[in-house]
Parts: sequence; C-alpha cells; structure tokens
Amino acid sequence: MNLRDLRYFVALADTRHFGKAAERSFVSQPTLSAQIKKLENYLGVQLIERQPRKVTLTETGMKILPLARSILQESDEIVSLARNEHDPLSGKLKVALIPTIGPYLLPLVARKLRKQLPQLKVMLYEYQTQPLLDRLRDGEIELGILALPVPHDGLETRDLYEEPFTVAVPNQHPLAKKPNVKLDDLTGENLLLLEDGHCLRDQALDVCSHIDVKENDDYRATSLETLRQMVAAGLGITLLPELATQGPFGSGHGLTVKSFARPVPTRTVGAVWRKSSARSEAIDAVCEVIRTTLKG
Amino acid sequence: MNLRDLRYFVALADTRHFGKAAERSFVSQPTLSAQIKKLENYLGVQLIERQPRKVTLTETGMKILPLARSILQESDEIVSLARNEHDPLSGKLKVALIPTIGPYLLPLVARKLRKQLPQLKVMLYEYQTQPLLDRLRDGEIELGILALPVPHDGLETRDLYEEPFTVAVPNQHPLAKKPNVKLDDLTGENLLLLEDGHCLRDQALDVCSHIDVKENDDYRATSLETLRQMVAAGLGITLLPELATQGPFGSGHGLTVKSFARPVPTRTVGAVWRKSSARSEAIDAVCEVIRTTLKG
DNA sequence: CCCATTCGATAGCCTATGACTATTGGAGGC
DNA sequence: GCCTCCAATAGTCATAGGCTATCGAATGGG
Repeated sequence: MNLRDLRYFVALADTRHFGKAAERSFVSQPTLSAQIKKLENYLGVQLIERQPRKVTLTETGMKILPLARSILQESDEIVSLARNEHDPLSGKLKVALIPTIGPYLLPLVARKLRKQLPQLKVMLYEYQTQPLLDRLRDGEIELGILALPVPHDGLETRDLYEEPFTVAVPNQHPLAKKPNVKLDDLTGENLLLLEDGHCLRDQALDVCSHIDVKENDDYRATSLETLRQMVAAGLGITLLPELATQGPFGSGHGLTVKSFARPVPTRTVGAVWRKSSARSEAIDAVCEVIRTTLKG
Repeated sequence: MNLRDLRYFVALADTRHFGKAAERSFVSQPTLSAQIKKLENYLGVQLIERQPRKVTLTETGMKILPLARSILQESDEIVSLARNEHDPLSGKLKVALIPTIGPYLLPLVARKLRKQLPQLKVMLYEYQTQPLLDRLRDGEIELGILALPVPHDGLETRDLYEEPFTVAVPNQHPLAKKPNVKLDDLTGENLLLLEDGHCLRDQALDVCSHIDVKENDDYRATSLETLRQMVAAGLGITLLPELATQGPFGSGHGLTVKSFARPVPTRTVGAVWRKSSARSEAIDAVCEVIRTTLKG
C-alpha cells in the first residue's frame, strides 16, 4: 500500500469519476484505474463498484475512506510541520554556558539575540565544563559556551572572544593603589579560588603557575559572587574574568579590580557543538551575534 | 513521501541503529540509509542526527515521529479491516422485498439464513417493484426479491421459485364448495385488487385477461391483508399468491382459499441485483437459501 | 433504429525508484 | 597503532508506476 494509492482512492471517492479523479491527481485515467485496481487487489476487497456511468463505494470502501482521509491529512501535517521547521534559524536551540560566563555574557547579548534571531527560541542551561560536554554528547543540548580548549572528539569548536583576566583585591590592599599590576606583583599573595570543577580555578592556577602564590586552602568559593565577597572581606585576592567585572559587577563594596599590564593573561571563550549537529546554521548565527557584540 | 519511508523512519527511531532498523524492516542497511536520506531531502529538514556510534532524533524528527506512528497504525487498520471484510459472506447485505412477498417469505427463510450465513447481517427493506429497482440502481440496496420479469438494464436476475396463484372467496360464495377452481369459473365475478404500484395487481389482471371479470373499481386495497378482509366481508373475490395463504394466513375468518385446477396460473419470484455488484457471492448464497427452502 | 459519445479497462512501452552487493571512510576502543 | 563498528557511497538491476493509443459496453440523441 502506498500514500499515493490512498490519494487516488480519496480523489475517486470525492469525484465518483475515474477521469475527474485522475485529472485532480494530475495523472492519466488509465494510471489511476490501474492503481485503484492494485489497491483493491492488495487489500483483497473491492472498494469501488463500477456501475455504468456511475461510480460508488462499497461498504468496505466507505469504512476505509475516513481512515484514508485521516492518513493523508496527517501526512500533509508532516510536510507542513517540516516546512515550518525548514528555516534553520527557527525552532528551539538548547544552549548551555559555564557559570563563570553565563551570568555576565548573557545580559550583553540577550537583546541582540532576540532582535537578530527572532524565530529562534534559545533555551538556556548552566553546567560546568565537564557536565556540559557530557550533555552535549548525549544530545541534551546543542551548543555550549565555555573556555577553550576542550577535548574535541566528535566536537567542533570556534573561538568567540579573548577574555582578559583582572585582579580583584581588597580596597586597602597595596596593589589597589598601583596604576597597573604585573603578574610578578602577585608573588606571595594569598590566592582565593573556586571549588573543583570550575574551569576558572584551573585557569587561574595556570596563569600563576610561574610565580610563587599561596592558595588559601581553607576557603573555596562555589561561585564568582561568593569569591568576590571573600576578597572584599580581606581573605585574599583573586583573578576574575573581565566580563565579571563590568557594569554592575565592577569595583566597589570594599573590592578593587585592577587590569593587568601587558602581557595581559587571557582565556579564550568559545563555542562547542557536535560535528554531526543538524543545527549548524543556527549555531553559526548565535556565535556571530556573540562575536560581533564582544568585539565592540 | 511514502508509507515505506515512514516505516523505515519509525524503525530507526525505535532502534536508533541503521543496521538494526534495516534488519527489522527486512531490507539492507544501504537501502534504509538511502530512503531516510531521501525522506529528509523531501521534507527539507534533517530528522536524524548521525553521531558516531549513536543515532538520535532531531527536534523536528521527534515532532514528526508521533504523526508517522499514527499514520502507520491507521494504515495497518485499513489492512486488517479489509482482511475482516475479506470473507464475502460477512458484513451487511441490504435486501429489499416487495410487500406481497416480504411478510410471507421471510418467516420461512429467516431461521435458515441466520444459521447458514451467521456472519452476514441482512438488512431488510420493503419497496414496491419500481422504487425497489430505483434503490437498487442508486446503490441504496444490494439485492431485491420480487416478481420477474423486470427490465434488466445493468441488472442481473435469477429465478427463485414459481408461486401459484390461489383464489380467495367469501365462505358463502358458490366457488367455496367446488373441489377445485378453473380460471373460467371466475367469469362474471367481482374482482378485488391492490392499488396501483403493486405488481400483484398487474399480475392478477394478466391472469384474468382472457376471461370476463369486473374489477371492483370502488375499492382498492393498500395491502394483501386489507384485501383479504375485503373478500371476507363479501365485497368480491381476489387472487392471492400461495405463500400469502399458508400458515397463519390461511382460510378462516369468513374467507376460503381455493387452489386452481391445472393449468395453475403462477408468478415467478426471483432475485435482482446490479451486474456490477461487489457482493455477488453473498447474493448467491442468499438466493440459494431461499431456493432450497422453497423447493421442499 | 443506428450512430455518436461517454467512460472505464486493456495493451504495450518507457523511466525512475528502490532494492541489492561490495566497498569506503571516519571514530572509538583495546 | 591497529581493529572494529557503522553509516555512506558506488554501481547494477528489476519493477512499479507512469504514458499513449485503443477497445468495448452502455447511453442518449437524431
């Protein structure tokens, strides 16, 4: 059996005329005749009674007709559903960001995303790097925004922007008065870090790997915001990514943020998605919005 | 699009593995691969995400899946419905009888019909000859039982049984005492007949065409039963078909039924159906039941 | 009463689809 | 680094489904 056969059958049921039904189906009359006969043959039942100058449905034909109509209607539904989804920049896109990026990046790009990709419903998630990559691989999310590099087996990545690190010190700390801070200036300082699992922790340790700092092992912050408050309370200093120091997140409340002198240590923020993803266009578009926003 | 494609798609959605889906669909893996790709191409949307060692559905694929399932389920329903209807001796059969046959024939055959054709639901209608033929032509009914011959354009007929006519006279009528009645004995009698439209009226007139009878023009009965009562009331005599004089319909109540001497005038009762009818087997079976019942 | 018309079925032919086997190519796992 | 798994590709073939031309039965009109 075949959708086409059902289409012919319904056309014939509607017109009650082989010729007209064929015309309505854009095929020749013998073609429609043959297909109807084949359908009847396949089902082992006569559907149509061919009276001279009159075509009627048999009992069985009348029972089958509504099923056939329903099938055709649903198949049309599939097509139109697909047509609607056809715009690659529409539909849902599940995007996850790591905690040290999400809260600071999103306010900057949200408005532009909504404006430039109005058909795209971006669903937002927050995961640390490793769970994010897991969710990406198991298909839970389509796109991740995080610090590169990441192991990229089956994954594709793209750099979005370079994010400088800054130093956050208590207001009364000696470094707060220096015009700019060199990496060496941190020697001997008490470094506060995020708990395990946050990539920012590893990045900060990496930045400081050549200088002699002491990690304050007694406290590990669960978020940048608690980290910031710990610095303000004078428990030590820390490195913050630049976006986390802008707008409402800047200096103040007992905490001073200093830029590094050149060479400025940075981290690379990028996008990551499955090589096999069906949403590469939407992903490209989202990446482009972030890049151009962060460039300015 | 094609039912087969949907079947492949659902198999793939179930197994999440091209090879297994192909096996379940009894085709080779490349065949299934190609058809899935063709379906995606036709819809203009990717349905399947081919990750290495893992197959997942895209958002669109997940939206389409339930529709595809429903289509396949309904198509199976069509097939099984047809299979059920496949027995030509099952289902409904709409049968009409003329008023001078129906009430007398049905009690004789009903039990046997139910016993020999238990799957066949016989729907009964009563029409006079002309409307019966009309309903037959427009497909309202499948089979008619009436007095032959009838104009048979596009119709097929079959003799079922010969039905002798009898004479019904009031008890005190001279003919009531004669051992048997010859046609000529009716000469000069007052003949009561059914109203126009009943074929029995024409048949009675035909039987009496060579003898000199007076039709009682003042009364025309609307049914055999009123005709019978008019005879019992002494308004005249009439011809009755034999079946209408048997069992509970015999002599009595002031009315005597006499058989004709040879040659006995008869009418032929037969079946009529559309040449093109899809139910010829069921019709044959019903005819056979009537014939064998009436033969004994 | 015969002829023209209507309409579905049949015959004969052609092409595009959907099937197969064999093979390639890319990713992962040991 | 090799082996394995698994989908995609290449190449070939049968046939389902399309067409045109024509037939034959049944009607309706002149």
